[in-house]
Amino acid sequence: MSAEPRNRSDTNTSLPGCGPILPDHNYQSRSLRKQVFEHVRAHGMAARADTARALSISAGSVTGIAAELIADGFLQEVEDVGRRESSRGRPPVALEVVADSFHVIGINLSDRTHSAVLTDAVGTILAEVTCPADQLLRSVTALVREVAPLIAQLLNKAAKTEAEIAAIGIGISGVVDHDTGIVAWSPLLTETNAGLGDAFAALTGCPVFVDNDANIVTLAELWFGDGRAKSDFAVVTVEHGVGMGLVLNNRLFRGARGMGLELGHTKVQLDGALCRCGQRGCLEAYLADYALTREAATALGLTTSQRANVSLEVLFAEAKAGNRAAKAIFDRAARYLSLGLSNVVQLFDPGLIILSGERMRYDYLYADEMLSELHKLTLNPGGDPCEIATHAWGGLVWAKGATALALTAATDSLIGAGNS
Amino acid sequence: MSAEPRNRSDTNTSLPGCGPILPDHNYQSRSLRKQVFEHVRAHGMAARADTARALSISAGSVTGIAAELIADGFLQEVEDVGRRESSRGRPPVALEVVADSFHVIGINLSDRTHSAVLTDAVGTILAEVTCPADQLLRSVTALVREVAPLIAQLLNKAAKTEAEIAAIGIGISGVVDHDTGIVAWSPLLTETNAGLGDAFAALTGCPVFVDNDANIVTLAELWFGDGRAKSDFAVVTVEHGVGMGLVLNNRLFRGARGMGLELGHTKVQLDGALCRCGQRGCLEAYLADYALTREAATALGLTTSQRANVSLEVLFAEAKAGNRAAKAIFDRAARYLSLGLSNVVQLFDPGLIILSGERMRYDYLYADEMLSELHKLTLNPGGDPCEIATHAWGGLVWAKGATALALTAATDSLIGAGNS
DNA sequence: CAAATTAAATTTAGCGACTGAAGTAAAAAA
DNA sequence: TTTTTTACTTCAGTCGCTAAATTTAATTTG
Repeated sequence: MSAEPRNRSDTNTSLPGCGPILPDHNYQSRSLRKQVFEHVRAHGMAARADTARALSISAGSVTGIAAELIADGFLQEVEDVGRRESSRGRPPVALEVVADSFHVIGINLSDRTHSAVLTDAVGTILAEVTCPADQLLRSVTALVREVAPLIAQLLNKAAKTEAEIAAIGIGISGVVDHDTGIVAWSPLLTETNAGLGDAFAALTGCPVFVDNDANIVTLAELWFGDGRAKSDFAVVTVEHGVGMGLVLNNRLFRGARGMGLELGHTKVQLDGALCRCGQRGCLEAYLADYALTREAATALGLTTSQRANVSLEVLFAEAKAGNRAAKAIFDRAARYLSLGLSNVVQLFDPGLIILSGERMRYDYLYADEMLSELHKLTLNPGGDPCEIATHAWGGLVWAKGATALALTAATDSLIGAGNS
Repeated sequence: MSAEPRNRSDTNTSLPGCGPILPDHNYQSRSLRKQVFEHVRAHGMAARADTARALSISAGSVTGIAAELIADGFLQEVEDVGRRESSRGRPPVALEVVADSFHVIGINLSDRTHSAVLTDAVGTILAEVTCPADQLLRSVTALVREVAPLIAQLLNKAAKTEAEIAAIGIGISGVVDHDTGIVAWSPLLTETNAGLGDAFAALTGCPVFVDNDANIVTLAELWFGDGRAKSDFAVVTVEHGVGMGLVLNNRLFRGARGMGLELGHTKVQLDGALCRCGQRGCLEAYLADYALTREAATALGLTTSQRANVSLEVLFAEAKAGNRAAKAIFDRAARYLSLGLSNVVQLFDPGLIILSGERMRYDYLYADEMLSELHKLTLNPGGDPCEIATHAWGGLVWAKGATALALTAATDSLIGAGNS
C-alpha cells in the first residue's frame, strides 16, 4: 500500500521542463516537428540523439527539424552543459526551448477574485495580477469590461502588447464547450450559451480558449504538477462543489459530449441528503461547503445568518478542540469522500488521484482513516493500488492551468503548422 | 425526453455493412488503405467518389487503393446496383467487401455453455456450435482440451481449415489483459495470470485475441448493434454480476490499466448490502442474481438449497401475480439500477446506454418508472438526455462479439500491412 | 602523440504515400 | 448532336521521412 498523501508547493520543481512527459502515443501522427519540440520542452533540454532515440525516429530527421526550429527561433543549443563524464565519443549538444519565443496569458474568472498570469514559452511566470470580482451575476460584455483592465495591467507589468501574445486561456466555472468557447451555463453569467471565447478574442485580438475550472486544475497538474509523469490520473476538487478532471493516455478527457465527470452529482445514497442541485443523495451534498456548514449551525448552535466560510473555520477548530458533534460532521464527510474516490477508482482505475483545492488544508480529508477506508472500499485484484496525493496549490493554480490551455493551442498553431 | 426503451432482435439489420460507421478520427493516421476498406465495410457498399468525399482524400488515392484492394481480393465492384435516379453524369460504381476474402472465429467461454461462431469478412455467420461447460474450475490446458473439439466441429461445419482462419477472438469473464492475452483472474480457471491467448494460439496456429465478457458485449454492439451509429455509448449488463463496457470516440475504452469500469462494485450506499466481493454497498449487491434470490428466500419462504435461477423465475412470477414482498424486491432493484445508470451518465455522459443481458427479459428493469427515476436522478443542463435502449440478444452475442475482436485484428494485419 | 575507438551530428539519395491537375468515360439534359 | 455533369483514371510532383554514408569531436590506447 504505497498510497501516502503528499503535499506539494505551488509548482513541482523536481522535474525540468513543462508539459506532459510521457509521449502522447495516441497513435496520433503529430508531425515530427511538433513531437521534437514537445519532447525538448517536456524534458527541459534534450540532445538531438536522445530525442531521436526517445521518439524512435531517425537521427537525420531530428537534425533537419532541429535546424528548422532553431531557424524559426523556437529552439536553441545549450551553451555550457555539465559534460556527462566517462562517455566516449562526440559529446551531445543539448537543445532547449527559447523561453522568449512566444508568450501566453492565462486567466481565471471566479465569483470572488479574477486572476491572470503571463508566461513565456516554458511556463515561467513573467507577471501576475489579481482583482476582486464585481458582482455575482453579469452579462458577457460586462464581464469583458470588468476583466479588460486586468489584462491591460498584466501586459503593462510584463512590458508586452496584445500582438506579442500567442494565445489566451480562460478558466471559468460552469458548463463550457472547449471547442467553441461557448459557456452553456456559468454561475458568473446572466446569459446562457454565451460566446465568452469570441468576446475576449474581440477584445484582445488573440486566439482565446476556454475551459471549465475542473479541467483547468487538471491541466495545471498535467503541465506543471504531479500528473506530468503519469499517463492516467484523476483530479478531484472539493470546494463549493465537488469537481473532477481526468487525464487518459496523457490527454485531458473532456467527456463524450463536453459534459460528464460530474462527480459531485453522482449519487451515493438513495433518497439521501438534499443537494443544491435539487436532487437527493449527491456526493456533493455530503462534502461541499454548504453541506458541512448547514450541519455546523446545528452542531454549534450558530445562526444561519453567519458567513459560510467563517463557520466552516469555526467548525474545524471545534472539531480539533474535541467537539464531538463537529468531529462527527467531518468524519462523515471523510467517509463519503472515500466512497466517492473508491467509485472513481472502480470506474476509471487511474494510477493516481490528486486531491486538490483550498479545502485540503483541513487534514481530515486526507487523514489516514480516509485512506484506509478508501482501500477497504476498493476492489483491487492484483494491480497496484491507486496512489492518492493531496496538492494544496496557491491561488494561482487556476490561472496557471489556463496558461496550459493557451500553451497547447500556441504550440499547435506555431509549431504544428510548420510555418517559417 | 426521447429516452424510450427499445428492444432489438439478434442483429440490427436496418443498417448495411458491419463495424463502426463513424470515422475513427482519433487523429490517428491509419493508412488510407485501411480507411478505405473500413469505410466500404461500414457502409456495406460505397462508390469511390463517395468514399473520397467521406474521408476527405483525393479521388486519385481512392482509385489506386481500390485497385490494390481489388487485386488483393478484399474488395470487388458491385454488379447491378439500382441506379440512383435523376442523377446526371457518369454513374458511380459501388465497391463492396469480398465476403470470402477471409474468415474469423469468435469463441465465448462461460461457466455454463461454450459457444463459437465462424464468420466471413463481412460478419455473416457461416457456422455455429455450442457445448455445455465441464466443471467450474480447470487449468488452462484442461480448458483448451475442453474447447478443442468445439473448434474442430466448427471448422468441419463450415468446411474450413485452421489455415483459412485469419484470427480468433475469445471472450471470457474475469480480468483480462487484451494486449497480452493473459487472464489475470477468471471464475473459470484455477490459475491466475494464465496465458490463455498463447494456449489457443498454440492449439490452432491462428492469431488469438482475448477480452473480458463486458468488453465483448460492447464490441458486439459497436460492430453489429445499436452502437454502430454512435460515437460514444455505454453497455451495462446485469446477470450474475453487473458489468459495463464503454465506447469513447468510436473506440472501445479498456480502462487506464486494463482494469476499471467495475460498475458493479461502485458503492451506492455506505455500510450497505453485503456483496459477494466481501465489501458492503456495491451496486451489484442490490441488482445481481444472488442479491435478489437471497431476499426471495425470505419473501417466499423458500429454502436456500433451491437453485438460484429457479427462485428468480418464481420470484418474478410472484411479483407479476401481485405478491407485494416479491414486487418490493424488484422495485428496489430497479431504483438502484436507475441510480447506477445515473452515475454512469453523470460521469461519462454517453449519448446512449444499452442495457444488455438475458435479465432484460424481466421488464421491471426497463420499466417506465425506472426511466423516469433515472431522469429525476440525472442533472441535465441543456444537452440532450441520454437515450436508454434495452437489447436482449440471443445466446450468440458473446461469440459474435468475439468475432469483432478477431475482425479488428484481421483487418489490421491483412489490410493495414499493405501486403499484396 | 598519433592512431583507434566511440558516439553525435550532418548530408544525401531515395522511397512511399499522398495530392492536384489534366485527361478519359459514361450518363442525362439541351 | 452537343453540352453538361459526375465518376473514374493517370501521372507528375511534393512532402516527410528513413537508411546509410560521411563528418565532427570527443575519449582511449599503443
